[in-house]
Amino acid sequence: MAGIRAAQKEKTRRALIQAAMNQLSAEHGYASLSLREVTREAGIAPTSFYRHFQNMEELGLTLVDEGGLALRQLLRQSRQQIAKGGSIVRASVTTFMEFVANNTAIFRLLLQEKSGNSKEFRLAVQREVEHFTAELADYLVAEQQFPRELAALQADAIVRIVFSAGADVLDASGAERQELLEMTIAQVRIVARGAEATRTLARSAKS
Amino acid sequence: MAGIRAAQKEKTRRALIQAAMNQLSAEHGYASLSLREVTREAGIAPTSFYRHFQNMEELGLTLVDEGGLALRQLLRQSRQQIAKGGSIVRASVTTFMEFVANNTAIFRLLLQEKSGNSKEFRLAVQREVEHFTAELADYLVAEQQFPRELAALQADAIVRIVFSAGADVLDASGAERQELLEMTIAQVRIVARGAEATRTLARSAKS
DNA sequence: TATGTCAGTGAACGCGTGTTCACGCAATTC
DNA sequence: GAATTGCGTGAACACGCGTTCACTGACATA
Repeated sequence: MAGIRAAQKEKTRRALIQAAMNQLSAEHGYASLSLREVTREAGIAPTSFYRHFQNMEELGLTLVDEGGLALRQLLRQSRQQIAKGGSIVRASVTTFMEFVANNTAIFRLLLQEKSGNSKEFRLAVQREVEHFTAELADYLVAEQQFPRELAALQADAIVRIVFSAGADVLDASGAERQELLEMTIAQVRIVARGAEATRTLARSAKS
Repeated sequence: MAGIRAAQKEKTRRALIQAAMNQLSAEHGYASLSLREVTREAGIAPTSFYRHFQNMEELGLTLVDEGGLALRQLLRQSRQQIAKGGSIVRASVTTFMEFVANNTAIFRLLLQEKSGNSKEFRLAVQREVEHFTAELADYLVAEQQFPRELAALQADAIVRIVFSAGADVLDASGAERQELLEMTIAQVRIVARGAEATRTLARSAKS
């Protein structure tokens, strides 16, 4: 009843997930990841894989879930730090870019599967991104009193810009990353100003 | 000397390219495209492939080039729309979205290889996108008298938003596409307003 | 007309793959 | 202590793959 068996199973499961992560790189994506490779890296027999996942697809979806979770936790954390003052935009974008730089494999996975060849994967990633966008929109409504619709539009635009820039970060050198960061911050501010102008515009049209 | 031989070769080459295009779909991307599949679809022996391309990679880069070509045609088409007058933003974004809807395979290829596992591919796609951005920035400088730097920032943001929305179009139904189109138009206008506000801001800061 | 070139071919190769199966053996249950 | 459960295993399978090779036959050249 000690559950030593269940613990062993979980350990092996983690080993499989970690092995898959380790194999992901710029040259070798999830698509070209084989069951045998993963089990080899994890140090177990190929057949044992099926004790933990039905498919490579199931493993992949687990990876996507883990990636999305990590990203969201990080950003929530960064938003809390903002409450203390300082530039919201700068802090958030910087945090995001750091995440990308430090979790290359995960972000690359999300990015690739966003436009990958499995519908289920695409939906899973899209869900994560939408989750992301919704949190930002909520923030804009609550803290900056934007009307719901405009907040959604603005949040969607910002997320699109930031994720796209994040993708470019993957291939960029240190200096290029810095430049990309500054550009992205400037662009998010442009969007914010545009949303502000749009709000003012809508107000004066109403009266 | 009639070159009937060269003509035949070119014809087969085109058949290979076309065969590869045909095999590309939402479920079956370039990465999971095999030499044998392509030659089967093209109706030639697997070994004949090597008379035309050294690698699958070489074929792939050819496909990307074709995609880039199509994209540039799109730009020209877009410019013609603008010349007719009317809303520049609406016309341009609509044209782009129509392109995506009508050239699903090509756009999906560009999208996937933008974050794919071959550096050469990524660079090739990036070059095409940069061309796109530069073209838009030039327009903003010439027609709307934006300073170079702000125009570049704005163009980059717009391209990121539009390409990202284009990616979502691939999986969207007709109604969703319409909604996505309107959202994107609104977002591009927000960016334009934000850039305008930024320009004004910079001016008043100078004086 | 004789000679050379070269796109297309079919057989054959070795390789890595996903998946099946029956089995061993330790943890668990009764 | 006996019976059961279930994770991990190694052998075996059929399959599709990229690539090689020597060869054919229509076109090109001179």
